[in-house]
Amino acid sequence: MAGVSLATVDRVLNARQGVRQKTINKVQAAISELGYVRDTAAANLARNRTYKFLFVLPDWKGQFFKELRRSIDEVAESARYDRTEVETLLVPNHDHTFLASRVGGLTSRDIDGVAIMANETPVVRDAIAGLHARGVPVVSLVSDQPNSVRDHFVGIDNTSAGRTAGMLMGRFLGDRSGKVIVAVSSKQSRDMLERRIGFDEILRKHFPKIQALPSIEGREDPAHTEQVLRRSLDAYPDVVGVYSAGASVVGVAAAVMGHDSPIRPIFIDHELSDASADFLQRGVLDAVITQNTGHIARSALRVLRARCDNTPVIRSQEYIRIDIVIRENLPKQE
Amino acid sequence: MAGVSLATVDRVLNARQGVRQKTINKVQAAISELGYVRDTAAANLARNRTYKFLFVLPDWKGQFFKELRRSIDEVAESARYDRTEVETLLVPNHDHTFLASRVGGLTSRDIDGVAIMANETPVVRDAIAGLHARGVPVVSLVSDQPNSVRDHFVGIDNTSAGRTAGMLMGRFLGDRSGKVIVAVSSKQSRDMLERRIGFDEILRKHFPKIQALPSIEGREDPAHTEQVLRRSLDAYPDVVGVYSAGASVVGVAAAVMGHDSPIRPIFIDHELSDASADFLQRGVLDAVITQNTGHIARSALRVLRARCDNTPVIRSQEYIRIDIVIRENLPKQE
DNA sequence: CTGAAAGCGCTTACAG
DNA sequence: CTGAAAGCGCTTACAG
Repeated sequence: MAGVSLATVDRVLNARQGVRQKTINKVQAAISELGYVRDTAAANLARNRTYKFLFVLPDWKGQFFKELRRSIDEVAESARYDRTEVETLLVPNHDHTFLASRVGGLTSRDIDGVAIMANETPVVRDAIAGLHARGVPVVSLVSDQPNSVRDHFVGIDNTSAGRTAGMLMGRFLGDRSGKVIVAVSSKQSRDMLERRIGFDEILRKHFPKIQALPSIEGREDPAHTEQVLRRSLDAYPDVVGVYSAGASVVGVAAAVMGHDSPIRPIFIDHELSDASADFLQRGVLDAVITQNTGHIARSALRVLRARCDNTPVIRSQEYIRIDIVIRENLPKQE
Repeated sequence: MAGVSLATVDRVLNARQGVRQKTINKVQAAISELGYVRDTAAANLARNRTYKFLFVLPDWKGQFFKELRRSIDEVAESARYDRTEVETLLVPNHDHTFLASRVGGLTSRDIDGVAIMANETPVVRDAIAGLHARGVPVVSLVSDQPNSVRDHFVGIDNTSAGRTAGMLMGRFLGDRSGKVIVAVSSKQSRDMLERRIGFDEILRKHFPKIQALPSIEGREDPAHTEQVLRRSLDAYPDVVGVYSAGASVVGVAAAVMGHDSPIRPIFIDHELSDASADFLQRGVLDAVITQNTGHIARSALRVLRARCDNTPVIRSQEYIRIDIVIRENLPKQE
């Protein structure tokens, strides 16, 4: 229709150099007249393009990580049918040197994109900067790296998540007043800090009769978590609520169930898992604030892919929602 | 590797007739040894296969439908790059004869799959049966057609959604007792009935001090909804809550805001929209139970596609969650 | 029961 | 600056 060869159409489509403006115009006129849309599958086939992405995750044993890794494995499996290979690298607990040595040196010849979940440290930031400098797209996963040059963050706004927890805590307590125990895995973690900030903000503003206690650390260890929680429950007789912003749900639940009090405290947790679903069912846990791991894994892949292909990202599709789960809206089938 | 031609490999891959068992074995041995996965994109290209799907929706003007239609349009747009064409047919308000005449006669030569959203009636059921008989996959959307031969339902369990609303209503009311107004668009609608059943069940079981009034009908008309709601609010001085299981949020909110009462009633609504998000922001509305229209549209397409290709559906990916939205976890960007 | 050849819509050297 | 031809991984008639 434009009176040119396929090769020239290809040049125009891909905005390659060396085509006369007049020819470009002819081709583009034909394109819009025909309503032509290029078949990306055929294009990828001809290019013989394959994608290779790396997911870097901490080597944690929590339930949420099991879920996240399962979702990533699922995504990796279905990606195989789409000319893309997904590898996962588990970083030994907080060993950022390991991360830097294994990831920091990758170039665009080794890998087409990296998704990183790690606490924000200078070492991680440098690794991301290195990847970026060598043209490798990087997305941060679950925990943001706001001060790095990552291309995109796949996860929730933890301050809002904390606010959500605070509002539910306040409303579920109704007229009751007293203290709320706040448990985190580590006080260093940015995610925990942000959740805590949001939580406190809502209590201060809307529920001044409720007092949140200083955070206690569970150190990602169920037994230790249970122990420090028991101690806290014993120390304050007027505890009316427990907010676990990331501590082991099994440990916290054990302490709550083992504690003898006239009215069970309202218990709110983060990250839905088999364990927390069970506690919701049994009425030990009142609400879970969570994020969908399947959505996170798929979104990370779509964003990395879009960066490689230089195609736009649909923002609304990649927005990760803050999910509220109570017993009544617990997902039925899994 | 198997010592056969491409054509024979193709026969084995697609389980076509006329290959000796011995040859099949050789090919399959090679496949598993090589870890071969077929490139579906190349296969579709060679087949020159395109897909044509039809979305049938009621011609309603509610905010939720605007959202749903926007999501379907988005999906249709991105489907164009994937050799699939998506058309939308709007059925004039409850005109099931129109639906039957336009959809009932389609065959697998006309269309590769149909997604239907409609109230459950014999006419609709017959149309679905006809499509099914002629080999056209059908999914029901948002409103289920449990007594039809639809292949799949894309949407939430409305009884659980009603239970979720009931639990939030009860908990948000704390110790307050009194009456709750329940507003629906129509008492005929199965979705509304199911929500009501779930809502009542939870109140009866956990909050006996709260009494839900008989449903009032808003007829999908904001002005009429506001009017009947005002009447109800005036009639019962001890109203402590309003549950809108599908009535116009604008109408209900207008009545609630216009009513003079010492304590504002707890107001819970279904289906997030720009309007309900605004009411949440302003503190008029306390919670919205909703379902993600983007997920619904994409899921419908994936399921129809899987039916055509005879590939399995990943259940967990297609599960539509019952979302709870309060002011604090309202999606930020759109 | 099996294979050779053409073709799906694109891209990539290469030639001019 | 432009085009002819080969090729990406598969499927589809057709021939034997």
